[in-house]
Order: sequence, then C-alpha cells, then structure tokens
Amino acid sequence: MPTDLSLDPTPAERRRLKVRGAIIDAAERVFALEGESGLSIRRLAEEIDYSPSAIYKYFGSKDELIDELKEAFFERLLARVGRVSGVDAPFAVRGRACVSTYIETAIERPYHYAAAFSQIENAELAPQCGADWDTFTSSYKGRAFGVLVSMVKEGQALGIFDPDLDPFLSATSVWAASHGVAQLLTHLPHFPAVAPTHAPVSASEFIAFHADLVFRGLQRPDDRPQTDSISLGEKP
Amino acid sequence: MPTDLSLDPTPAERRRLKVRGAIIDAAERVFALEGESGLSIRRLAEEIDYSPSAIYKYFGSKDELIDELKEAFFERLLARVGRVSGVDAPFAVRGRACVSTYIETAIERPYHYAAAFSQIENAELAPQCGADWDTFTSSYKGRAFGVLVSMVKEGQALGIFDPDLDPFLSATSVWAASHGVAQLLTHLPHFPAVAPTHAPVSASEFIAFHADLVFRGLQRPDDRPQTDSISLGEKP
DNA sequence: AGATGAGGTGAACGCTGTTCACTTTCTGAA
DNA sequence: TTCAGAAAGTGAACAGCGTTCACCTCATCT
Repeated sequence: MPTDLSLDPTPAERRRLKVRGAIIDAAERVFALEGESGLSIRRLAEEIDYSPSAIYKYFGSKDELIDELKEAFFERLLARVGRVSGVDAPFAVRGRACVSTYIETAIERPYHYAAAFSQIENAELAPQCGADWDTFTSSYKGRAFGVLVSMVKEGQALGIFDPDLDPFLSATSVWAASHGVAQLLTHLPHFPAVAPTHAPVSASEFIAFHADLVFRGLQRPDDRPQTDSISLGEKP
Repeated sequence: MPTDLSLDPTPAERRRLKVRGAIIDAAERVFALEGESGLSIRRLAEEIDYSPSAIYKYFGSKDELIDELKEAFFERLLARVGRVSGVDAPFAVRGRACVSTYIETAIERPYHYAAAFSQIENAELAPQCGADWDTFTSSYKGRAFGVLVSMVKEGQALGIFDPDLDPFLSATSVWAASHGVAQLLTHLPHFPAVAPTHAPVSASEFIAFHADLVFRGLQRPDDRPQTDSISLGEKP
C-alpha cells in the first residue's frame, strides 16, 4: 500500500518516517559543516548504522536528498523574510530589514545557500515561458521574490520609491544585490576588504550599509536626505 | 636545469611549453562547455593523447590546473573592465559601462566565473590582516576592486557621487551588486523573470537597468533626475 | 661515452554514486 | 493462522574519479 493518504500513520509508515528523518538529520548535520564534498552516501550510511544501499530505498539519488535540504532551508529563509516584511514598523525600517534578514539567513548556512545556486543552466534549451512563471511563483525562490515585488510596490504607493521604476525589475535588482553580498560574504575569506589604514568593518555593518545603498537607489529623486547611518568609516 | 631564466628557450623547453599549452587548451575547451564536472584528468589525457599520469608532470593537481584557467579568465575580465574605465566618455557613461562590462564578461564564461567563487572559506581561521590586503590588492580580484574604488572616488571628486559615502564600502557594494546579477543570470534558467503580462526583458536590458540603479544609489541626494533609460516596461 | 634526470606509462590505491541479486522481515488477506 | 507478496535491508560489484609509484625510455650535459 504505497503512500497512503489516510490520516492515521500505520506503524510501518511511522518506522519509515523515522529512518527517513534520521537520514535527513545526519545529512543536515554533515552538510551544514562540510558541504556537499563532505557528504557521501557511505559516510551517511555509517552515521545512521545502515548500509549505503539502504539509503536508496528512501531517496532516489544523492541529488534528491540534497534538494530536500535546500528546500527546507529556503522554506526557513522565506518564512523569516516574510515575517520581517510584515512587522509593525516604518517602511524604511522594514525594507532595509528584509534585505538584511535575507543576507544574514543566507550566510548562516553558507553551504545550503550556495548549493541552491550551484547549478548552471543556459536559457537556450528552455521550455515555454508561461508555465515557467507558474512554477517559479510557486517555488520558494519565487515566493520570496513575490514578497520583494510587493514591498517595492508598497514603497511606490507610499511615495518613498520612484514611481517610474518597474517594480519587477526593481525587485530583481534588489534580489541580485542581496544575493551578491551573501555570496561574497561566504566565499571570500576577508570580506568586506578595506585598506589597512581603514577602520575594520564587520559583516553586519556592511550588510546595513549595502541595504541602505540599495534603498537609496530605489528612492524618488527628490526626498532622499532622510537616509542615515550611511557614513561609516573615514571621509576623504 | 630547471626553470631557466635565460631568454632563449631550448628545444626541450619549447617542447614542454607546447605540451603544457595543449593541456591548457583542451582543459579550457572542455571547461567552458561543461564546467568542472565535465573535466576529468582521464578525459583530458585522452583528448591530448597522453596518459593520465603524464598530466601530473605539468600540474601538481587538478585544482592547480583549474586555478590557471580561472586566473587567465580574470586577467581578461580585469583587462576589459580596465579598458572601459579609461575610455574617453562622460563619467556617467563610463561608470555604467564598467558594471555592464564586468557582468557581460562574467556571463560569457559562466563556469569560469562561478569557479572563482566556488570555495567557501570561513573567516574564523584567518591569518593576520595586513598581509591579506597586500595579497588581495595584487590578485586579479583585488586589482579589479582597485579600479572600482578609484571610480567611486572620481565620481565623488566630480560632485556626482555622494561625498559622504565611504569609497571602499561603496566599491564593495557595487561589486557585490554586479556579482549578484552575474551569478543569477548564469544560475537561474529564466532570469530576469517577469510576470507573463509583462513585456519580456532581455539580459542586457536588465544589466543596463541594474547598473543604472546602482549608480543612482551612489549619487548625491540633490542632483539625481539626470538618470535616463530607467523606465523599462509598464508603469503602474 | 656514460651519468643524470625529465618525460611518459600502466597498474594500483582509495574514494565516489549507484545498481542488483539476494535475504530477512513485516503485513494484509484468505 | 497461514501464506503470498511487498517492503526493508544487505554485500558485492561496476564504472568512474584524483592521485601515486615503480618503471622505462630517451634527450641532454659533463
């Protein structure tokens, strides 16, 4: 009786879920510390006291297993950003906080975040476009993107952001800018790098600076001087 | 007589360089099309009609070989951005062009670019900071960064960019924003993604949009309405 | 001419993901 | 309760990987 949809789990199903959970847990533990290169099926099998081939009764392949880790991570990331976006605070604070939260959650689990963007796909061999949008908006990445788009639209409605900006492209731009910082923070040993004569800058200081700069780019051309906390470090 | 520094290459040295070049060429060819996963020592050996172990007479390891591919790529990237940064054009044009060129060169060879940022390093086990800056500024990444910093400073000197912004952090922010777009363009199948009701946006259109937004963030709070070409797509 | 070392090779080691025939264990129905 | 059949688990094996090592050949230098 495969994949019973009734509400009461039989003992067999509960056993299966338990083993499956043990595999996921062990994978999560190893992956968080050592990434994809440290995670091998044989090592995983040893950690949970099963044979390597047993794992293939629960996951079709190693990639399938890692996909589940990635999805769980992005679910958490989406939840955090969504919570911050709905908090009771001025728009300027919420907007910056969304960007900061995204980046901070990403660098908290660098291997998870990096793995989600590790596959290179060329757009040449792409299927039709309409279905893509549906699958995109229902994916975790797409839902996080949706939060961004509506934040941009809100900023425009409030008269803070430039109404001439396309909200989709603006949201994409903000996403790219946030992604870039997260990526550089996790992949470069001493980021952000400043000259030895410069006062050292912590990661969170830079994240705040970056979020502020992104915010500035979206604002209307007239009412900009309200930004603060932007003059970190020396002045020339 | 290892590594003779005299100017005339002996026949033996020329032979060695030829084989070495053949290895690099084959590696470049395979890597550009299939990336690190498609590039195996055994396959490389077959392509150049040598045995796998022969390659280890020329390169200490596979990583060492790939490092050379990455360095050659970043040398080209740096050269291109440097050339654009020195062109005879208004600052506003040059600034945007630098960002665009960086991104376009990156997505031209997605595997090369991605490989340069594929290693995750945590800052905890980091050596002292002074020597790091020296090695950074002499690396290709560091030199490209230097170009960015001086462009920000030039923009400030011209009164276009906000003089209160820290040039180091601003350059880092611009770098991160550019990196993010390059990464998303190469790693997501249909990027930039817009709603089906939206007019489709090409990669180069979005790159221009993004460069413009980054530029806006750096400008002085007062003289901003000079930006143009920013109203792509629908207006709400 | 003979020593020396660089260039080149095949076999092997230890690792990887994955498959497959096999056994054991559990479960649902007669 | 019995018994068929599915599910769970296993060890061996396959093909591939990066890398090493003893060994051989041949060009170069003294």
